[in-house]
Amino acid sequence: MGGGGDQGGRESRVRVDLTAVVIAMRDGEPHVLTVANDGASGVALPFGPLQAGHPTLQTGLRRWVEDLTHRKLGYVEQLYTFADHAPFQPNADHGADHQTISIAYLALAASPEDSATLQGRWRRWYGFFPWEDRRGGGPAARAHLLERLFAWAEAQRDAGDADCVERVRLAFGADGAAWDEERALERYEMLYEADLAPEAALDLGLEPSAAANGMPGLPMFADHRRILATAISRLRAKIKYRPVLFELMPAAFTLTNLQRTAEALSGVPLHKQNFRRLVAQQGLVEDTGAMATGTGGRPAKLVRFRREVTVERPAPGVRLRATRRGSYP
Amino acid sequence: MGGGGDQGGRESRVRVDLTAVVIAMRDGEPHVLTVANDGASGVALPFGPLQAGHPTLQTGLRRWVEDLTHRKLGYVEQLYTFADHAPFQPNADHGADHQTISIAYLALAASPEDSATLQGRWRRWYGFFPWEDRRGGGPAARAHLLERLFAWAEAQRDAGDADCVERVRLAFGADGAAWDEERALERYEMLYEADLAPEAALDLGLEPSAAANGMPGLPMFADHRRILATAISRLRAKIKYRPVLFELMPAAFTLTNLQRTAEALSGVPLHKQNFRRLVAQQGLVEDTGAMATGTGGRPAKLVRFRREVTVERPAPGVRLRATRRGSYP
DNA sequence: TCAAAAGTGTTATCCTTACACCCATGT
DNA sequence: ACATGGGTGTAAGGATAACACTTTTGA
Repeated sequence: MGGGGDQGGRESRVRVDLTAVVIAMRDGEPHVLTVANDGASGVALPFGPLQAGHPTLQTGLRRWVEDLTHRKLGYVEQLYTFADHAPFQPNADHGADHQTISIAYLALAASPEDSATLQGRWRRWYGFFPWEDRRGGGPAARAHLLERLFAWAEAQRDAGDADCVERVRLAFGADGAAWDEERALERYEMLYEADLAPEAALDLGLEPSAAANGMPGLPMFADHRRILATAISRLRAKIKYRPVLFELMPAAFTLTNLQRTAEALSGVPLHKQNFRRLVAQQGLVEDTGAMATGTGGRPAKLVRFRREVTVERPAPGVRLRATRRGSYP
Repeated sequence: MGGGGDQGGRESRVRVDLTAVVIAMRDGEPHVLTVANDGASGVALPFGPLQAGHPTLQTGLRRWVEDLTHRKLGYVEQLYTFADHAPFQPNADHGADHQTISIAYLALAASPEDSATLQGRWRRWYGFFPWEDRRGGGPAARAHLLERLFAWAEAQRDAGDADCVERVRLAFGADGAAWDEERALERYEMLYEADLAPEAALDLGLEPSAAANGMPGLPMFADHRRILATAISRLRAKIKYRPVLFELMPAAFTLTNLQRTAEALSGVPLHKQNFRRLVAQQGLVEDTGAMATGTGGRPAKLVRFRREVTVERPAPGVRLRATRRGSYP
């Protein structure tokens, strides 16, 4: 065989891993499934060597994660295939002729109520990316982060990268620039570049405790935080044009529930009336007849997802748009 | 190590291939780089075993393809990672314990004027997907294709898949439904399911000559046509929100050139005035001062891409919208 | 002089955004 | 009564889609 030739180099052993980003809502917050890891950097995403015996990668991953979580997965999508995280990663398992490739998948699960039989642990995703949550307002810690980032960017500019300061400004919505919630991956990569992610410091050979000092967000094993950032970016983009949001909802929910979920995932506050109109207009939900019992005010209608829209409409999603002025009224 | 456990099965040898979809414009038509293949099904995309020795997959692929084409690549993006194409693929190289994984990349190259030193051959991409070109109008062959597709879909419906006919209608824009040029992959997969792609017939063990009889579009080696369909879908989506179109243009071009390129890639005719306004409004191009010499009518201004927009704007692209009424005036 | 392509001005329509307001329930 | 959250109507603004029209060259 051999149609195209080589990529210039000698052949080598390749290890192929599957890595899963499993997302579910708990208490109105997005959570990600993590597992304990023997290595130094505690928290990891579920991962393991690729196994044969499944017709496709996707079905293999689905079965594996369903075994892990003991619940049906609603939605599975391939995220990205990562090779070595960085050229200078001195990990023992990543020797010169033993490259590791990880094929990462995003999976959405319905809200887990009991985590009794679960292997692993659900963790709030904003624990890993506190700067990605722009609902609350509190720009206290954010100011500190931006200060350090701009210090790095100015050093880069002086070292020849003219646009670096501007790129930081745009990516982080600083100084009048608009915040784009979909650029979560870009932001993480900038922080990594600026040595503001402990993983980067670890890769450079520093001690974990020293490295994590003052760094924003919990670190993860290897490049798992980058994979999670990829998942967040993808999911935030996807809910706008595909009805994946409903894979994270219970069978019946109120419109406010739905809005809170969309807000929690995208990390920005949404405009109530417009959100409702868009959902109604697109025919994404239908009444169940039941009402939500006392949540503090007037009882809300319980609605359910209209499965038919998956066939009907070409690209139905929750087109969310952040309100310009601050957070909740 | 070992965080997540296995996916249930025994370990096996895995072969990892890189596959490249290299796109360039020639004579106003999008072309893809192909190589001759020793196997039965002639045409293939450039592919080869993954080699170690590059810091990232992306840089490795870039260097490899640049060697192959003898020109600089403008844009490289990972497309998807494919495992076995179908469960019933009886290919000799795909034994039970020798799975092949191919990581596919999309690359854009500037227009090649001389193909002298080239290893491989440029082929018009609509040769592989004639139904994806909706510029010309001529719905003659399309009607025949739709007829066969609907016959299959109705059989599926009778076999229990209730929505199948409706899915075909929506995917192919038949019977009043809107044509969505981005759904090229979905369309190819439907044709494959319906045994209207020769590859599907080959997988089932039929003879190539018999299989290709009356099938639309040139077949390709293994699942390469699926990979190309993935690339087309991705590229058609991308040009709307990222300025990748300009990677395929020469240094100076006219606005009509640009529009013809956008139309050729997306396969639909565009509205001239609105296209121009959008390009101008977003500041994507600037005058060079020179004029295009006689192309049959009034000479057009030559413009060039404003590289600055890559930094300036968060998501600049050519938002194209098909005109409702037919093709060119 | 005519065909062909470049380039401009203007209007109707839709979608988005935001405002203000009313409804129903628990305390 | 009033606080809290659910739910609706409507006007201002901007972006889009389409129209008709003028300009400049080559044959």
